[in-house]
Amino acid sequence: MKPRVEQILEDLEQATGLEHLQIAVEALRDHYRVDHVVYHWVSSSGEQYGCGTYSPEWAQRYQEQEYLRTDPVILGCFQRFHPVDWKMLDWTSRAARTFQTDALKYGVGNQGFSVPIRGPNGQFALFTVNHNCDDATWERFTEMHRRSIILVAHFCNQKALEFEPGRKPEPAQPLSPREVDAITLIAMGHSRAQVADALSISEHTLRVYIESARFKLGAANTTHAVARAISRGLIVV
Amino acid sequence: MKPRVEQILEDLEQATGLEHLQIAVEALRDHYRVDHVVYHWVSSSGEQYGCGTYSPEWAQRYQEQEYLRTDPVILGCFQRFHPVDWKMLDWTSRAARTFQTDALKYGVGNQGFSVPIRGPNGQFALFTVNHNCDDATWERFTEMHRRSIILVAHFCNQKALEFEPGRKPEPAQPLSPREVDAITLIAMGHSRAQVADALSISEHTLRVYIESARFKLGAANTTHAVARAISRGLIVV
DNA sequence: TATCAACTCCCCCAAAATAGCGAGGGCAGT
DNA sequence: ACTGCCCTCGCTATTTTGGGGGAGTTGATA
Repeated sequence: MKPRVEQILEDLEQATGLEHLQIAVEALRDHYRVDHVVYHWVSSSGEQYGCGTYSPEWAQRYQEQEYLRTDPVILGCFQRFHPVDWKMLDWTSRAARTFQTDALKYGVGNQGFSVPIRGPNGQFALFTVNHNCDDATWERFTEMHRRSIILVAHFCNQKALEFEPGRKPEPAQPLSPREVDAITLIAMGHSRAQVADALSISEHTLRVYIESARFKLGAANTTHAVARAISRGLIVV
Repeated sequence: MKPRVEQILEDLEQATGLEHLQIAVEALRDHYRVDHVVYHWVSSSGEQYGCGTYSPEWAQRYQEQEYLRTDPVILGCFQRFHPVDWKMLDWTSRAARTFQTDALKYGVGNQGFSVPIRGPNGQFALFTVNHNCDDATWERFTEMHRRSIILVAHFCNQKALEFEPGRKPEPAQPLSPREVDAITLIAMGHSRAQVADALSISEHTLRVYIESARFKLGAANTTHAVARAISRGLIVV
């Protein structure tokens, strides 16, 4: 007999639309016997998509309160490579705690395990399994299912991207080497004069690079360009 | 009886140094019965680390020729989310084909399957299984082992990072909610006037936030502060 | 050979950001 | 009650950026 997860993955393999992802997360919730399973995707351009078993009220609340910018799970996973237990995250800030109490009120469990997944242009997805139980129970659960959750996370992400229409808008126009140099040094806090000096070019030439990078990145100003370049992984600071 | 991969993963779990990674890739090669298994890591600052079963001659050649900038596997995976069969890559450019013929001469197989893995600050790792066989055989192989390879790739990466010295995450001093708002909107490309308007505060108050954020982040100017805030995952753009 | 992308340099001027002084009220922890 | 942090507001002068022109050299690719 085939394990349940295998079956879910195979069904997902056949999926033809985002609605199947919703079916999959629900099936996964039942399989893992947890309160919630959620897939959440954020592109560098700000678009996002989520599907999961949280109540519509919580989803709406999340949107309204712009919890995306507060949520310690998002912020914490954003800095990590690897799957993380929610207990490992930083819940000490005030914003985090108000978020936490609010979440609990809306039926979000106290335990969670989230898998961050990153794409080539700063796309960022999060696959979360959430439950309400004590630490020991959760420890046993994660120990047992961690590996399958990681796999499932990647499959969900793969499928979500296949169906996502916003996949082609700007096919990651790369920056030229000089543009990368310029934007990188600017991002490190130097002024145009300093950067021009460091690169041994005239300040005007430097400006041309910054402008062309800004154009390629669809940025309104230098700061915006730096933000986008970092988000998309085009430069490293 | 435990599957071989499980055993390898468990051994890797106990690993205490990079040498265990080398042992693991060799064990994986034997398990999968393929010609090569390679793990390769590139940081944004240009450092890189690799371990695998390619011949030392090929590794040296790769370095000397700076194939990192030519290798269609690297270039292709850099733009993708998901594991990819080498056949899916673009081998049409002249540089790619010279690379290919050169690789074959050094014992690299014609078939390959690579898993890209990305980190929060532009870190990029590649886990590759390589073999010499016909398309049908390879098709069957990837079909059978794809999932376990993905898992193994992530475990190898996790371990590699644990042993990597340059991994001290700065104790990011958190920003206040208003500072987060301010820096976020600035990072989105708005001018101070626009942001002040959006937050319904005077432009001067906004400036205070930006300055205090800049101070907390140890940034020389606004752009630098935005760059740091994004790199440290304090804001989401 | 033609074309295109990248790289380099120059002018001027308006707009925006930064630096330097301030000030006061609210809220939480000690 | 005190201390520290967060939020809010004002002014002036200087520095830095941004937008508008234009022009010439490479090197790779078609």
